[in-house]
Amino acid sequence: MRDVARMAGVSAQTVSRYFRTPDTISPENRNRIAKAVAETGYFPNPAASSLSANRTNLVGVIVPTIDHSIFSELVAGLTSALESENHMLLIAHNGFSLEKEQQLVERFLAYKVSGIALVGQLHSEKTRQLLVNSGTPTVELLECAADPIDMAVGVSNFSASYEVTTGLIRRGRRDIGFISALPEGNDRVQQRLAGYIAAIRDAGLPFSQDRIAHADFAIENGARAFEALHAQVPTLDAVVSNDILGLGVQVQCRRMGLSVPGDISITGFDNLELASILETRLTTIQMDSRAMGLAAGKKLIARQSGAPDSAPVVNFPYEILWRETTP
Amino acid sequence: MRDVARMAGVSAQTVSRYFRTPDTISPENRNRIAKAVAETGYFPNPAASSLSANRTNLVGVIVPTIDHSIFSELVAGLTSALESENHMLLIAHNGFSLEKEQQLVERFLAYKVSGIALVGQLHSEKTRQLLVNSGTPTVELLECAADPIDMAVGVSNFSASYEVTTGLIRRGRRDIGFISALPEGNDRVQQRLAGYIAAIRDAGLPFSQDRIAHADFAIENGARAFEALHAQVPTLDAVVSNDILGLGVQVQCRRMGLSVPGDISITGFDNLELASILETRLTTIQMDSRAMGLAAGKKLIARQSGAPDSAPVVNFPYEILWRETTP
DNA sequence: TGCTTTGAAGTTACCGGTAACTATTGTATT
DNA sequence: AATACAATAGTTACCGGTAACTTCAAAGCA
Repeated sequence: MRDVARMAGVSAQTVSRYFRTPDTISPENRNRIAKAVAETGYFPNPAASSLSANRTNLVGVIVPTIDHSIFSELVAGLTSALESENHMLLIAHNGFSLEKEQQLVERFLAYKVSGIALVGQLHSEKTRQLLVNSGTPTVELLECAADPIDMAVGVSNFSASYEVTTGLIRRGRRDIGFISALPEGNDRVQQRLAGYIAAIRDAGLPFSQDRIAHADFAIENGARAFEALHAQVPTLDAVVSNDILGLGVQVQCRRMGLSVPGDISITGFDNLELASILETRLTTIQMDSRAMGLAAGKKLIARQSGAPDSAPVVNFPYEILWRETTP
Repeated sequence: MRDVARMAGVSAQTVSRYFRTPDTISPENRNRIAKAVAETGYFPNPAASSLSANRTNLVGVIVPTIDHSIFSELVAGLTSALESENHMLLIAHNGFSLEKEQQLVERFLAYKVSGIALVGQLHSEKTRQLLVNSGTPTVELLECAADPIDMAVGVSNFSASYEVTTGLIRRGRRDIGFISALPEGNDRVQQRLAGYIAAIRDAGLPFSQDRIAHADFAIENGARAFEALHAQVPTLDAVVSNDILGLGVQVQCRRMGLSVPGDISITGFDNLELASILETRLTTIQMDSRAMGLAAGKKLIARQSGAPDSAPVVNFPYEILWRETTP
């Protein structure tokens, strides 16, 4: 920076102003500095900036796993929102462990990130405290049921699940199972399960724990989970699930000679492209992960000015796409 | 840090040593400092560290798009390798633009990242220069045909493609088409195309540009591309592609009443789970993206000691899984 | 015993920016 | 004309660590 300053015949501070508040320096100096910067290929050292100004242009995101399209779309949306603002994204994964999440939050805070994005609203108490006390802008993603730590951008998994279950009942289904990801540390799944149970109860239909199964994300796991469920409750006529596991259910029905949606109706969640490649396209719930990531990034940037967010909770819409796996 | 030092009754430098070279301080001081650190919840400021020591524990990765499972698995592998070494991952996407990639490399270098991971070996000349001149450990991923900038961890897309095409020929196919992603800025696709062409030429089979199509990643795009290809060359009896587009080809064959593999054989690439959900499972080429990301992360860490890598190019194995879409 | 070596800790200066303050000039206001 | 004020640029000190150097005591060795 001193080189650039000397070259342009100004002080270092003026060069600093050129980058941070260009409209507070005279046009002549602006041009001179611009020329010097172009010649030298100078780029301010973010570490020095950060140390001196006690602020960074880093945003941290913690996702359960990176290699799942829902989360990677969130991340894609975030980077898109941040790159235009000259921010960079630090990424980490916690494998659905709230303890790991807490450690990562601590590290992010040590980095003095200017924003943190988390998935879900279920966190350790310490995590909440750390974030609230640090005053770091925080956004929780994909769910918006509880009080946010700071801001939240998500959908109501409860009502989506309630609504799709009720839809199945209205379509004549009377014995509905539920297959989804493992519920530990995953409030989206917990909310969906709660929504399913509420709908079943409200309709006065049979409910039992052995109509419920959880499995890791993989098509084949969905197949196995349904096989087990069907063995326990042969009267099952529908399954509420997500796209990956639901596709497995569909595959398993084919193997077992059960007709879909005749014998078994299936609903998914996420509207992945693979939900509609079989002739019998999976009924699913669509939400726009990428748009949520984008919105979250914008909210984090906006909060940096220090102003409180006027709408800290954004309840994103979802849409139930009734297709061929339901009557 | 000064607080911790005072609390433990030592100098700040000793606290610094506690974190960086714990075995150079006495056990008593080590314990005292450990206690003080635990009490205060102190964590060294990475920005100050970086500024002073001219080194960071940041690694940058640039992928074409984040929301594609191949790339997100790479990223997952990278984070796994880095987190154990207390490094953090900066992520950015370039949308297959080499110019964008260059800008991102410039930014990463400004951050003084301790390592950079890129996809492919095709980069702008300036990008190469920047990386070589900066001396930053760099690893190129998913391809290892050319001289690496520094290190490379990938597969030979050329020979994988040559081999699968030759396999189709050996199985009696005589008019083979090629459908893949857009080749601009994507050397993996270019290598696969070259491998396909070489195999066709070596076998003396018909070759023409209108047997080749490129499309963005999406199942439906694969379907449309095949529709167009088949209209141009009705004698086509096989298509070399990737899993996403290949699945689209398969879907389109069903729509057009063409039997697979009877009328049309199809091969994919990547062995995504969705390649095996249809009754007719897609023949595909399997490689382990996550393992490559992991290996790349380890190599970057190892290079930080300054020692040159003894095996800068790692040619990962791949496996052709001959399944039901080929005879 | 005197000299060198080694290990552990402290001192000092500096990394490269920016906040806060001061200085200077030109313009608006009374 | 005198004062207030805004716009612009410069000066100084500091952010929180660490490299390089220095100090000191204990151990090794002739």
